[in-house]
Amino acid sequence: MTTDDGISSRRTTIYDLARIVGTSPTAVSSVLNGSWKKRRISQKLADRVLSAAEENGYALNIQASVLRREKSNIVGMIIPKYDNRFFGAIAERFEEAARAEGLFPVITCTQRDPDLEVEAVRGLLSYQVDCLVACGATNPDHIAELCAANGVATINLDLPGGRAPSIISDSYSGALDLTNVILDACEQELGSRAPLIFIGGRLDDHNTKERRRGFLDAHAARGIEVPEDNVLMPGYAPEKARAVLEGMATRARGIFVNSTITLEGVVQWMQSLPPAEAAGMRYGSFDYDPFGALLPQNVGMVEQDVPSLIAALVARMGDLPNAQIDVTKVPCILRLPHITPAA
Amino acid sequence: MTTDDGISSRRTTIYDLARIVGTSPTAVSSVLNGSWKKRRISQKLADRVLSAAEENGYALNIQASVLRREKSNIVGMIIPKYDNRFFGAIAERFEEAARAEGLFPVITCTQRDPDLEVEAVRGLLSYQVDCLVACGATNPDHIAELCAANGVATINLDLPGGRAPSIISDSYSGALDLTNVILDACEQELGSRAPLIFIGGRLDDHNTKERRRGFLDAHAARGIEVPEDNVLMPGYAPEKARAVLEGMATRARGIFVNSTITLEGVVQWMQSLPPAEAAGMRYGSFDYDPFGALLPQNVGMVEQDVPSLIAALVARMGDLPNAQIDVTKVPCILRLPHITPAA
DNA sequence: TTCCAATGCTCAACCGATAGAGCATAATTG
DNA sequence: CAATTATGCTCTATCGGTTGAGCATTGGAA
Repeated sequence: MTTDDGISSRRTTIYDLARIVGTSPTAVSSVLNGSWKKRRISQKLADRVLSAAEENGYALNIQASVLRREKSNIVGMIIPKYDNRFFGAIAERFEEAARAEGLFPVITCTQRDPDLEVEAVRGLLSYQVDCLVACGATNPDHIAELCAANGVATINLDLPGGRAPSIISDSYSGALDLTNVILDACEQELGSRAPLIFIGGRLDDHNTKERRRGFLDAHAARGIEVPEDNVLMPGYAPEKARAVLEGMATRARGIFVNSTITLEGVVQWMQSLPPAEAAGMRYGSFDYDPFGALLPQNVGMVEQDVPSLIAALVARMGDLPNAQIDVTKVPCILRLPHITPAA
Repeated sequence: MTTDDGISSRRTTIYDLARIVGTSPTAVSSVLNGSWKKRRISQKLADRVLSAAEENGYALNIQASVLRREKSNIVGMIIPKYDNRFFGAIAERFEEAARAEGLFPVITCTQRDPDLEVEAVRGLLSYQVDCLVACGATNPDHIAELCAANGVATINLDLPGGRAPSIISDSYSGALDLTNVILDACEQELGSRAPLIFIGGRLDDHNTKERRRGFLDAHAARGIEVPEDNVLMPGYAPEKARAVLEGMATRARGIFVNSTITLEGVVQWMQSLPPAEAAGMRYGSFDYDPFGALLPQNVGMVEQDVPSLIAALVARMGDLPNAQIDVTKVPCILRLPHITPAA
């Protein structure tokens, strides 16, 4: 809608269209939102309204619409980062799946900052979200309480909580498999049965705890004892990983890397070693990265199955809010290196 | 707000708080939105309202708030992907910057699909966004028109348009620098003055066009002629890049890779070569990837300066909608490989 | 012819927050 | 002590769309 002098005026509303077509706002509204048959509006009037809407570039005012309705059809998600293959994929797939369900997704990135998380949740509640997905949240239960206070159901993704259904990767099984792959490679290619090194993450992180458990159980099943200081959890930062590895007196032949972020530090460290020494090492990582997969010492990567996680999430969103509080574990995908033709 | 039987009822509103505190909805509203001093509400009442809000987990209803106000303070962004270092970083920084300005960011991912882009723009217009950022849009001008029809200002990011101010990386200069780095490395380390291969992207893509121009100009400045079939633009997909390289009869010593996605294909191809042959190659890539940076043939990567792009964007958002339609070019960052101690 | 149902539309209230106007009461000034 | 100003709050209309109720008009059945 543009005034004569070319300066754009207010947006077109159903009242404008009603005046143009010569009918009531109610009729216009019902035509535009699809309830016109139920309301016994004639096809003729509907056509006139639709073409007037088209001509005037009408766009619904969601604020007004949602304000009046009881359901908003808006689903919220908080996510720690976008700048990361895993979470980036989660965000993309979630948007896609939500749209396919006729819902409107709104995602907010929280930088793993607990205060920002709470602020973001409040923000999403302001949008009258019908349901909120707490992905990788530092304190899922606090978020669940906040939402419950507003009558909004939540689902936890990636990290579990005790006050809402959770959908997470099966870190334990993934770690067990990955550890076995690395142990096999060390034994077959290097002739070593030494315990592996586990590096990355924090013990207060549920997923790290589970992966550590899988790591230790795989060793135990082979009767290999893991010295306590083979498990290094200095956080995820590459520099920390590198520093820890450089400070180690005994060097293992095989390394279990707990994330691709940590892997950067591991690879930097390996590249600083004499090539002969580096050649005698193997690693696997919990998280997939296409370049990390191409490095010669890589023997396998565990990739979280994002499409399945989202599928499970959407299935769960269907029967909220009277859902059970339980944990759904989605298997990971083990990606072995491409066999490249030897020179 | 919870009823006696534990089933959550409607969300808490200012009317609930007004009843609880024993005051008017107006007073509650003004306390919560910060206009209470202007409205001469006492500190005492303000405190009581705030603690009641806290206790009852009050969350503003943005729909109602925005409906009434003239400005929404919501800023929208459409972005092709999250699952990508560059766009992921853009999304993260944009959210951060918007929040710092007291604005509420809403980002939607469009998968580079023109129809989804339009749908997403309509969705954001429904939210009454004050301004919309079209990042990497396939058709920025169409989006600008759609928004203009609703009186919403737009800014283009990453890819320029003709109907709104644009903020983009200086692809030409970045490509010029990168080409020089690769040419230098080939000359100094391999003794080769052969023209490089340019791989990745599409010629209808503005950035690819600019990078190709920088690539060619750097050669021209050294008097090196580039055969036409040294410039390969089969899109970005790794498989395509690999296939094109495998099909090449003449092999160059140096490669200009037009994105990290393409780089995957290039690296796969290099790893399929006999090691001696691979050792005689050098590449640089337009886009940064930490693992790509660690590969031995890498001589440099150009990283787009996301913080500066966002800073320019925010600065521009300040004086909308009466802004000039022009193009701001932000310099890229050239990242040379870490010098690792030789064995 | 009379009654009833179907058809096609309009009216008015409402969702929750906000802004302008207004109205007491208290404090200050002449 | 009256007049003015400051203080502290409330009332009411409003944003745009939705919903239940309601009201003519027409067509067909009894």
